[in-house]
Amino acid sequence: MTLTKRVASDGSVKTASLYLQLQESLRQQITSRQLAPEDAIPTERELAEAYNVSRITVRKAVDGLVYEGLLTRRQGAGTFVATRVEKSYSKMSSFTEDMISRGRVPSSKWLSKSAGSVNPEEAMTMGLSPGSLVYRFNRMRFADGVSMGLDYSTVPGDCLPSLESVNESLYEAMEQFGTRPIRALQRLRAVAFNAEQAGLLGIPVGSPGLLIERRGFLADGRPAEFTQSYYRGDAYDLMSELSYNP
Amino acid sequence: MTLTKRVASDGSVKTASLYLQLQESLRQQITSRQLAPEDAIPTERELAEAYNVSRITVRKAVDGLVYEGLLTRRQGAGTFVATRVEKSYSKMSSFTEDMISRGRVPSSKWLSKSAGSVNPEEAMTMGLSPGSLVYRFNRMRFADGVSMGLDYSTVPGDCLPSLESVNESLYEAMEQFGTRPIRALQRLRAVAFNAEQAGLLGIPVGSPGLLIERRGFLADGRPAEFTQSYYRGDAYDLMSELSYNP
DNA sequence: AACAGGCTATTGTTATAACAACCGTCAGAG
DNA sequence: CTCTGACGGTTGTTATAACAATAGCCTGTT
Repeated sequence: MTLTKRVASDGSVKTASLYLQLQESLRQQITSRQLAPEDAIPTERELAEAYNVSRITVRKAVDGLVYEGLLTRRQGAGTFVATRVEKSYSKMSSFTEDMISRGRVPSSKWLSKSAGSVNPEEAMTMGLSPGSLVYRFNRMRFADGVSMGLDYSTVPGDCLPSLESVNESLYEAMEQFGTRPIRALQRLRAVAFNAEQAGLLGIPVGSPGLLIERRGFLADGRPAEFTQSYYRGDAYDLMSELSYNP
Repeated sequence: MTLTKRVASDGSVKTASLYLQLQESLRQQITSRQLAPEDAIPTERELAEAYNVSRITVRKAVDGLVYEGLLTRRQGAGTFVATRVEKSYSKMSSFTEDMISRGRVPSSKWLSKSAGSVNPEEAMTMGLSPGSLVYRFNRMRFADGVSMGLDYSTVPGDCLPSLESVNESLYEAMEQFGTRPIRALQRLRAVAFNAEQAGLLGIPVGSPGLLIERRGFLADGRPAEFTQSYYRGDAYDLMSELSYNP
């Protein structure tokens, strides 16, 4: 198996560096589960021979995957596929996008769609005038057919053409209307599911849930969304990466 | 100016690698503002000559600082001190730092400190060999005198000089020892407090809690910390900012 | 005065090499 | 049967080296 090193005569098309190609090859093997969590990957010497590169090139490629959290190294023992890795939490995605990136099959069920006037809490949170038109969307979320949570979204009336413009996905409709939020503030805390919610989700009343309140904004700073998502504590978790800046 | 390479006869005290010493020297110059934001640092060749090491050693040291966000490189132009990074949720801070930034008065109570052998789950999570020495620190957290949560931390034995080196703050002790994690993967989910935990916190059994599992890493990728923090759902929340990258 | 090209200096990539430090396994001794 | 030590294999560190790719500055020409 060889990596390629090809530059077009006019220089307009370039092949990635050897170490980047090797990195991508390994990444594919990890994400497609050819290499399972906790498996040892081939040794540096074996990879160097297999791909016909030097050990230093292999190390540079593996360095990158270690940094991404996909691999973990132990001096003297080997290099192993890291246990479960999820996408970075700070990427702003919809439930659907989130589940797909986790290799799950997402689906949703509309609980209700309605138009009405903003309530005082929403008005404060979203910076709207009292009496403003808002659309409300309540959904139940599933992954692989199993209930995951409940979403209650409120969108200002001027961010959607109509209630009917939203079919499968709120973010898709907003994307088409040019009002998909590009920035959000999010607040997370643990809550207990009440009787109504627990009934919908098929879990005991009082079960722990993760409440994620999201306030989405347009590029010009206008609020475009307020969503409260309640996720089952036993079925949903968030991954994130932090860094220390002294 | 030379870096030292010194090993005690009994092997118990080791000098850091050349690249780590150079890294620390540069880090000090940056954080003490001897090198100001947007300044170019000496070239790789100049640093190699000044510290009497090879260019590859310089590159490895600078790699780490680039990764930490302290330096930024531009091919053909040079290496520059990065401008300050905005504070956000993704900033990796201790409970104390977090509370202070929220205008609260933090305090902690040690529940236990102990040394022992890593258990199988910790071994896998932290990439340690079975039987490795680890230090465990269990704490209860307060803000303004009110219980907020419980922390259970495990640190590899080689990341601290001793159990007694930790007084008020684990991160402070690690900072002094040069092993404070600079990057972390974090996983959040909602759980119910069990009887023991609820008793400690003075809340009803089964109350919802936010579990934050944090795996901290050193610049060279070695795991340095595994912490499970349980925060009361009614007293603690996390804020974050997301962005949408199409 | 502006633009283009050349040259020098910088970082990026890739190679070979040697040795240190750590890990795991196996064999031998008690 | 258990423990210890040796050995082979792994990753980590450091070095020298050559060339590619990018950036910036300076000089010459228009």
